[in-house]
Amino acid sequence: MEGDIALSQSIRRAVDLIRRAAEHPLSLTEAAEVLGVHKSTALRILQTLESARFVRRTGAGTYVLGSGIIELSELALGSMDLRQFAAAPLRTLQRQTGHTVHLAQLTGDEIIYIDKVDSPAFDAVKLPSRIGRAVSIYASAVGKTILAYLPTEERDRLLSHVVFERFTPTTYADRESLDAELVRIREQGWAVDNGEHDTYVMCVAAPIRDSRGRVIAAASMTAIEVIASLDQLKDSLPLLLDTANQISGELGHTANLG
Amino acid sequence: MEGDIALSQSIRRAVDLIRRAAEHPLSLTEAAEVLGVHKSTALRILQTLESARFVRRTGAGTYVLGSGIIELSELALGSMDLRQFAAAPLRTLQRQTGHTVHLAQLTGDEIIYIDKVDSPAFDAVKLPSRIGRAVSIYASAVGKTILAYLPTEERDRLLSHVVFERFTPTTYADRESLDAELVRIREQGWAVDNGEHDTYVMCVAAPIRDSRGRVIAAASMTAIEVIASLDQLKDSLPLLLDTANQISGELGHTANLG
DNA sequence: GGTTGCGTTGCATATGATGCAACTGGCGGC
DNA sequence: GCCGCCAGTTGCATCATATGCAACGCAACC
Repeated sequence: MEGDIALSQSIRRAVDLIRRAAEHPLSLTEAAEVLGVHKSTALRILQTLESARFVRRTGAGTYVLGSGIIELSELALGSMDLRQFAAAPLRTLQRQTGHTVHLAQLTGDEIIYIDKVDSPAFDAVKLPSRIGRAVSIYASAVGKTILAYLPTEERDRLLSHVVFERFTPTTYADRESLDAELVRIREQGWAVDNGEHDTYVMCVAAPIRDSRGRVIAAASMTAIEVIASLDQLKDSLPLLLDTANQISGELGHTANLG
Repeated sequence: MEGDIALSQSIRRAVDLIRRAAEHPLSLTEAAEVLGVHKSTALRILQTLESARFVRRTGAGTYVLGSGIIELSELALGSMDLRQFAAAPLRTLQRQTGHTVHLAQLTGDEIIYIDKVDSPAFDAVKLPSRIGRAVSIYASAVGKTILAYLPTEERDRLLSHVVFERFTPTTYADRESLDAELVRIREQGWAVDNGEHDTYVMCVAAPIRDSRGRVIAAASMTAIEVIASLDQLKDSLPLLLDTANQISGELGHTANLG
């Protein structure tokens, strides 16, 4: 109907149902309506997915996400050394500062969260971030941090795909102002997100380096404006930088700080 | 070829490729060989999966698991209250005891790990358990714990599916001996896995109750025989029981210990 | 006891997934 | 530099496969 029409119909339908089932339990009738197909068609798709444990049938007859998906995900995440090494330091940082802490990594052409430590307290405002989700490459502290330290040609390649969008008044929404910001980041060694994607969300981020000294990830602290202002975040900046350096160290980076 | 043949072919092929891609990077040719189909067929499947971010194309042209899967998984895990409440106590327990700690839950007809805290140290022997993976219902400490406290008809329903298999000499491989073991577990309030699935893997597990007092999950400590004997595990038992009770408390269970 | 709504099964059909063959492009050997 | 090889990609004709239909089972509700 729209878009590239070389893709497999039934697989797309299956993906669609998986996504829906992940959100809330899905009845067969609902599944059929969502896809705009006959119930028998939806049934066959769901049965196939069930046999793969991608969805699971509840006692009530509805379908929800199955453990097969979770298992695959852990297989992928578990194989990331970075995540292993970073887990403990990030949790310490969270406890010391009280801020929500994120770990993000360049994976292919996108920057995705690979770990997140929430404030244990009842946050009235839960951050919408989620492990596995891609984050804006130019309108986030972790994105800009990774971008800042990327080799030029790699950065150009990534940004050539990007269509800039001005999410908020502070967004760096064109290549020139973004490049200037990246220079600043390299000079000071850390990045700020001053509500550049969501007005109320402030972050600071610091680079994490592998054994060859290349920046492969970034750690960040986040605050909702009403809870902690950007200045408060900056108060905790030394701890963040320490944490990032510590993780780099675990990865084999021999720090030569200047 | 075998089994029920009402399932969608292309979706099963897609699932197969996702699984392979999760294990190691998959070239197009390899994908086609694995499925026994033409390369163009494999290409279309992979492109469809790529558009859903279930797989991702690397610079080298191979396909690996994509962030879409991870995102879905976190969505499912994140919605589990139990996991949230249990995270901190389990990590404390790990630090106090040094043992690998697991959290398992009855989900549909299977018991799956929903959290795991590894020993931070270099375990020469990594446990094969993984979040999302199903664990034996009758040959594991967490499985037997949950089974022991299930309402009779529910337990019968679950065990009616089961074909008992004697993994090791200590396995409770028939309904009678298992039932006797479950009685013991109820009497003492915790369970042991004395190498019943893998000769070298020892566990102790304790039940976790929800606000209505129903056992919905179990926490366990694991040891490889060479590192910590079962007796050593039992030394830490009071801490495990405390932890499980604490989690139950967070879930709203008002403990009446006897 | 009829009626409604949901899930399931068998079957005929045509749609959409498939394999083929031709094309591209990069790499290495000669 | 040329050639051949191998991996990936594209267009198209074919038919296997996913699909919709209609009939059925079943429970809940009036």
